[in-house]
Amino acid sequence: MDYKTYIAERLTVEGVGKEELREMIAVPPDTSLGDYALPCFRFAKLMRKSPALIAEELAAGYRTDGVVTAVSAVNGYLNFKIGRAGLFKAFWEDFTAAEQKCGYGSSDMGGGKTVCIDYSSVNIAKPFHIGHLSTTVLGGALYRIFRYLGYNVVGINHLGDYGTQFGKLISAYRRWGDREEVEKGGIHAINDLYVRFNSEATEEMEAEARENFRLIESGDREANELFNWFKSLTLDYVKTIYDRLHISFDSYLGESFYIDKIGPVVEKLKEKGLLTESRGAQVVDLEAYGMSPFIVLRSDGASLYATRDLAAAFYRKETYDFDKCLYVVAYQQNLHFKQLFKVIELMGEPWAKDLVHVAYGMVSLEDGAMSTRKGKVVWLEDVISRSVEKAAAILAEKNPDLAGRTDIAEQVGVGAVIFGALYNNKIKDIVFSYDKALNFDGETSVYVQYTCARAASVLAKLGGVPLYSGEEIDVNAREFELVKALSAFPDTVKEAAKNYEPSTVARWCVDTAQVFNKFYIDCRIVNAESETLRIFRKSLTHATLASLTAALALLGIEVPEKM
RNA sequence: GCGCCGUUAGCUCAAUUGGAUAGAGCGUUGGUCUACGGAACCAAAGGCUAGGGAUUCGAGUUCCUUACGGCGCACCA
Repeated sequence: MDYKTYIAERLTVEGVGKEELREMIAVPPDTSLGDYALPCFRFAKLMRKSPALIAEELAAGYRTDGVVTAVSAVNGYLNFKIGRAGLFKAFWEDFTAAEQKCGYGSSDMGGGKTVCIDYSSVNIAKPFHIGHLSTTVLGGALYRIFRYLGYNVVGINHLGDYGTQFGKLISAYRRWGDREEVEKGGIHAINDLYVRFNSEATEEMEAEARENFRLIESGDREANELFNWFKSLTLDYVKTIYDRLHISFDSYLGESFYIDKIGPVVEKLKEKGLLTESRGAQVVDLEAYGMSPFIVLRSDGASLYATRDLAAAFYRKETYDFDKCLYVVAYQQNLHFKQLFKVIELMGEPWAKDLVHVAYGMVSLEDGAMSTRKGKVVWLEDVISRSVEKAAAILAEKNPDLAGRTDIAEQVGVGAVIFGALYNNKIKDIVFSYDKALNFDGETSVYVQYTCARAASVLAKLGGVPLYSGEEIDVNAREFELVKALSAFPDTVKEAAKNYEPSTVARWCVDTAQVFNKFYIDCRIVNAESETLRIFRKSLTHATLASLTAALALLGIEVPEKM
C-alpha cells in the first residue's frame, strides 16, 4: 500500500471521503517539514474553524505508528513524517508484487476496457519528415501506457490513401517516371515526382490528374496497379521507421476503406434532420455553437476528409466498442475535431463524449515553416541516422572495447530522438534544430540510460548477494529520497494516462535518475558498511533499474546493459 | 474581424491540476575521484512568472483586459 492511501485511511474529516483525502495529500517542498502533507484550508468553511486549529485538532487525534511516526500542524498544514525504519519494507512489498505481474507501476484499472488510438496516420507516397515524429511517438507511448494500466488498446494508422493527389502522382509518373528509378529511389523518388508535378502543373495536367484519380476510384486496373505499388512502397518504407522507433499498429485501415461506409452515415444525418444545403454543398450548420459549417458532401457530391472521419468514428465504435477513442493530431486541426465531435453529439450518440482530440504543438524550422513542395524539410530517417552515428562515435571514443557497439548505438541514438520529442508538454511548439535534437547532455534519455548502465554494473558485481527479505533498516536521507522517487512511479503512469501526457513519465525518469546518481555518489553499495546494508542497497539499485527500464520502455526506449 | 493555443532565469523547459521559500538542464564561474562507470557529483550567480485589474486564507495556475507570437475560420487533408 502506498503512503498516501495509508494516511488517508487513518484520517477522519467530517464530510470528506477517503479518496478525496488521498487526492489532497501533497508532498511538502522541504523534507524537513514532513514527507507528506494535508492542507487544511479547504475544511475551514465547512467546519467554521481556522485552518490552523483544524490542523492542530487533526494532529492531536492522529495515532502515530511505525509507518507514520510523527504528525505536526504548521500554518494550517498537517504534516506527516514517515518512519525511516521499515519504510523500505512497504515499498518493497508493492514493488515485488507488481514485478510478478506486469511490472512496477502497472495496474488493472483499465479493467479490459478498450481505448482506440489514432496516431501517426501517414500519407501514401509521402516520406516521414520531422513533423510526423510527435504523433508517432506520442501515440506509441500512450498505446503502451494504457496497456500497462490494463486497457485493451487498438492502435490505428488512419492511412491517407484517398484524394486527387494520387491522380497527380499517376500523371507525374507517366510523364517523367521510370520503374527502375522508383524501385531504387523508393519513396523519395515518388515524392520527387509529386513535387515536380506541383511546380509544373498546368490546367490541363490538373484535369488529367483528376481523371486519373477517377480511374483509381472506378477500379481501372492499370491505375490501381500503380497506386497499389506506391502504397506498398510506402508501407515498406514506414515499417522500417516504425521498427526502429518500436511502434506498431493493430489496424492500417485508411481513408479509402470508409468510402462505401459514408452512405449510411449521410442517411443518418438526413434522418436526424441535420443536413442542410448551403452553396450547393451538404452541410451540418453549427452556427449555434459558434463554428463554421461541417461540410459533409461537396457541391459535386464527393466526400471530404471530414466525412471519412465521421464514417470512421462510427465504424470504430461498432467494431471495437471503445471506452475512449483518441486522435493524436496537431492542434492545427482543433476546429475540425470540435466540429466532428459536435456533429456526432447532435446525432444523438452518447459516445461522442468519449472522443478525445490529443492535440500537440507544431514543428517548424529555424528559418520558418517546413514545406515539402519547396523542398524545405528535414527527413526523419536523417535525424535518426545522424543521432545513431553520433552515439556510435561517442561510444567508439569512450568505450572502444565494448561488445555489441552497433546495437547499443542504435538504442542510444534512437532513444535520444524519441525522448527529445516526448520530454516537454505536448502542446508546446517546437523549432527543430540538429543541435537540440542531437543533444546527449543534461535532461536526456542518454543520461537516464547511463544511470541504468551504472546500476547494472553495480548489480553485476553483487551477483551472489540476496535481495531484501524484510529486515528492519535505518534509511538515510539519500536512500529515503530514492525510495520516495520510486514510490511515485505508479501515480506518475496514471497521471500520464489521465492527461494524455507521456512527458510526465519522461520527467520522472530524469528526476529519478538524478536522485539515484546522488545516492550512488554518497552511498557505498558493493562495499557497504554491513551485509544488511549491502542487501538493502542492492535491492534499492535493483528496483531503480527495473523501474527506469519499465518507464523508458513505456516511451519506446531500450536500455543497454553497458554503454 | 472572430475563435483556439502559447508567453516562467541569458537559452530550452518543469512546477503534484489553487498550496508552504517558483525548480531542473544547457551556458557562465568555482569546486569534487587512493570506493561500485567522470556520459557523473557539489556549489555560486541568474526571477516583479509578458503588462494591468479581479476572485480568496493563498494565484505561475481561475476570470476580465492589453501586448506579442502560433494556429484555424466552406467544399484540401
